[in-house]
Amino acid sequence: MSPAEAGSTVPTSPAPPAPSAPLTLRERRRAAAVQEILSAAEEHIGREGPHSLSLRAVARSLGMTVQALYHYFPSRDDLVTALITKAYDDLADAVQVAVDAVADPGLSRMVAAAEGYRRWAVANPERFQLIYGAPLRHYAAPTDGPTTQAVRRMSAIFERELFGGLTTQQLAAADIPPLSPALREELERLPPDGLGSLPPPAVAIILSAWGHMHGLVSLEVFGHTSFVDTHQAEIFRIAMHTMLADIHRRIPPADGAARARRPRP
Amino acid sequence: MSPAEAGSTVPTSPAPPAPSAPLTLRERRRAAAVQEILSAAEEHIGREGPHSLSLRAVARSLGMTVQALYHYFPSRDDLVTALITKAYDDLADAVQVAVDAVADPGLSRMVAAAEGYRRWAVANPERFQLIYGAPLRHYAAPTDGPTTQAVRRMSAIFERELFGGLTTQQLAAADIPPLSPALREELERLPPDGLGSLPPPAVAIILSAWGHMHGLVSLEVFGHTSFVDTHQAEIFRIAMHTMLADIHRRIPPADGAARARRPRP
DNA sequence: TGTACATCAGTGAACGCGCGTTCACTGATGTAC
DNA sequence: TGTACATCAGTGAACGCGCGTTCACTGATGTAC
Repeated sequence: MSPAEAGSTVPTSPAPPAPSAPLTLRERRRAAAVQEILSAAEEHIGREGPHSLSLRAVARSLGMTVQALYHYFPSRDDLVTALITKAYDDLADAVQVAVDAVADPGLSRMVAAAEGYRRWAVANPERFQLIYGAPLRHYAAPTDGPTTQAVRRMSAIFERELFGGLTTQQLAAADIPPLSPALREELERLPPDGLGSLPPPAVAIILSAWGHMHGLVSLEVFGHTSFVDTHQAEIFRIAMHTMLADIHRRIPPADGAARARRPRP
Repeated sequence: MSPAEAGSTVPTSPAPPAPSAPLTLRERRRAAAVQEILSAAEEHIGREGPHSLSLRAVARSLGMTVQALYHYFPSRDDLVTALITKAYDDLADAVQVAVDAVADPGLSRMVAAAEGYRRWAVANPERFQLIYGAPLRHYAAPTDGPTTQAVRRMSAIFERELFGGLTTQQLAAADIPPLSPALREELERLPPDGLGSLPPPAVAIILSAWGHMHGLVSLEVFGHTSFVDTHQAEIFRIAMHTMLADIHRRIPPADGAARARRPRP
């Protein structure tokens, strides 16, 4: 778990008077209670799957009555939103940690990021389902919620590790089928903190890579590749290495003589 | 819908006396009722999502009482199983139809298959979620169910379109990172009607390709790529074309002078 | 062709369950003076 | 330091709802003789 996690996802109803002031005893207890509720909910999801989540079950496992939960979350939907937000955050944390853990410069940080993604998903299959599976019954996700932020955080990591060291010119000249003018235009209109700072071909490539990584993990987590059993990590690693090499082969060397940072085995 | 569909997924409790004998009036009515129930259930899933499926809701939309459904399905689980089986079948049908529709030999049948997969998923997002999303609450999937069959049918299509015309030697020599002995052994032990007839590197490649295709479709169906909005079909097509070319580039030409069937633009 | 009987589709009534949410309350914790 | 008051965490009781499943039944359809 991330050190920054406590409090970051806490939906305290009225914001504390001074944001940076030290928390009072009551506030600390409240925050602890919120964490306890989230943990119990995650545990329940881990046992019964995301679609069995209910306030009553969470309350039961905490040894309290349901009504008490309403002091912390105005409704079930708000609890679900907090859980989804936290799952996105934890996943992004896991990816970041995996990237940071690469000491050997001969190893690919991009593959490490993908493996971090997979490892979190496999370790937390039900929470992965919570964010990437079918939406929960009756749950209406808040539009433009805080989840967007975690998603962007993660896509920024992948953008950096996949394209770091390459110039815009190189990326724009990537050897992929031509994009239609309408698509180019749409991709250029993306927000800069999304993928908008990349030239359109690079956006297409990163979406494709994201799909590739995500698809392999999804199939595994949802049990569709159980026939390869214990070797899914190896298949995943090979696929990601191959993907990375194929992507970099399609990106031309930088102008001039010197090549930019190239894919590593 | 496939012509072979009527009856193929019908879970009539006692099998009709002679399998190929013409159906009696009663049997035809029964089969029609089963189809009506499945349709109503699919419609309900389409409106409310797979996780809201309930016998009572289906009965309500048919204008009958719940209890009547128990004449056709012994329990909710059996209805769900029939729906999942039918979804797999319909998806496999859609892929097959898409492949068969390719008249121009200059077009890639593999890309057409992938586009058929995507198109069905986008047209039936909730049914796609039913088979590839989180399992339904309290639903215990039958082990070794008839779904396995449809999955194999589909993987056979992809196997044919991806590797058709290539020799075992070529596939075995595919240029991908070396597989561990344990993995090779496991892949060689797969059943022949699964992917067992392929050399291990080819199995790794097809799993990777499946993940790639499936991941892009999943992300779209579950709403995670809504920011590229209306152009997902184009991004998908480009990704699949690129994937196909990259795969074929890694497979060496056949022994002797003549090259086997090569990727088509 | 007629009749007795079996099969089947469907209903009415009821079961026990878990759910989210609301209301009025109690007692403990913290704050202002 | 003491006291009056506000805030807060939690409970008891209850609401209306939808769910899967069972039971005993009725009337229609089909079959055997």
